[in-house]
Amino acid sequence: MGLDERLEDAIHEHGGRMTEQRRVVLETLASLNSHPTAAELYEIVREKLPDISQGTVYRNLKRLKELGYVQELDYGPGASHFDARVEPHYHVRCLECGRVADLEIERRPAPCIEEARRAAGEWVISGHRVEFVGICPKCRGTETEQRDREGS
Amino acid sequence: MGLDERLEDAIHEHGGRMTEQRRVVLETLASLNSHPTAAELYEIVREKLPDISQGTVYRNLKRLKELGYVQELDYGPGASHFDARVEPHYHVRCLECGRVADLEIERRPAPCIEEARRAAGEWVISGHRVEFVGICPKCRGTETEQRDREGS
DNA sequence: ATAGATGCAAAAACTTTGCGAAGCC
DNA sequence: GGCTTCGCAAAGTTTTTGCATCTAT
Repeated sequence: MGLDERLEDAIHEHGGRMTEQRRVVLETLASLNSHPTAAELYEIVREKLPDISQGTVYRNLKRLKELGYVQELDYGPGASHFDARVEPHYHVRCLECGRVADLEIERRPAPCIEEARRAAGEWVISGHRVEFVGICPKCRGTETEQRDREGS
Repeated sequence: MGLDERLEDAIHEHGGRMTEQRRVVLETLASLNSHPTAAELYEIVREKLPDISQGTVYRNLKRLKELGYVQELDYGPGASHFDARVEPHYHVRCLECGRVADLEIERRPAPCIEEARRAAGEWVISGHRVEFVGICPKCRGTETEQRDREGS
């Protein structure tokens, strides 16, 4: 009933194999409440698997995403962030440092999706995404310090 | 009263200068209803200014964005897309090829932004973004052809 | 046994930047 | 004339990939 068994089945169904690396990548991502970039996740995973390569982390994130076990949050400049919570939920992104966090509020149904479908013509609209943006506590602190230093 | 004059004023106010390259980058972007990546825009701009460099296109897009004349749409994997329509409006993004298009529907007020602020704790929430996702007509065609070829 | 995954490293894709020359104000 | 921007090219980031080896099934 654990995540591993469901994942293992899903992997096998698509002709894939369950490797230590794949399991640890997903387990590690799932254990975080932050939403790291691939490079950040690589560093964390290396604590458990020192010899894993960046390529493997990228390949597994891609595979897990295709299987629906991970979502990619590629809003904002710089690297994509990854999230093992795949049921729709809202995020906040820091405009300053790019950090992404969950927002614990109930998700609303898609606004005006029927109107969007009508306006989209021949496009097939499958969903929508909402992202809040702002400044995270850490960067707000830094900004304040900067203002203080500059004396304005 | 044209875009150029307002832009020129805005540029000057910030100690900048109005160059041919800067004007053409913005004019070209504004003349498209597509939302090209920097590289795509570079190719189009080169028809008018064959000697312009990629660096100049990137630098100007960055500057014009800071001045609020361009918005950056960096949803999705791969390169950022740019849009000279800066008043808020909805986009659709193709999950297949990454193409971005406008959606001509009226924008709703921010959903539950007060709730988001409460849930965000110490974050300062300044806004939100909504993006519809789906499959564009071109990729839908390709998918159909593929399905036909595979006979499934 | 064998197809799929890995580690390594090189390449590709995307963006920024240093520098000397050129151009806007 | 002075300070910004330019073109060029190199470097920085982020992601993908080729290949020989290894491993889960």
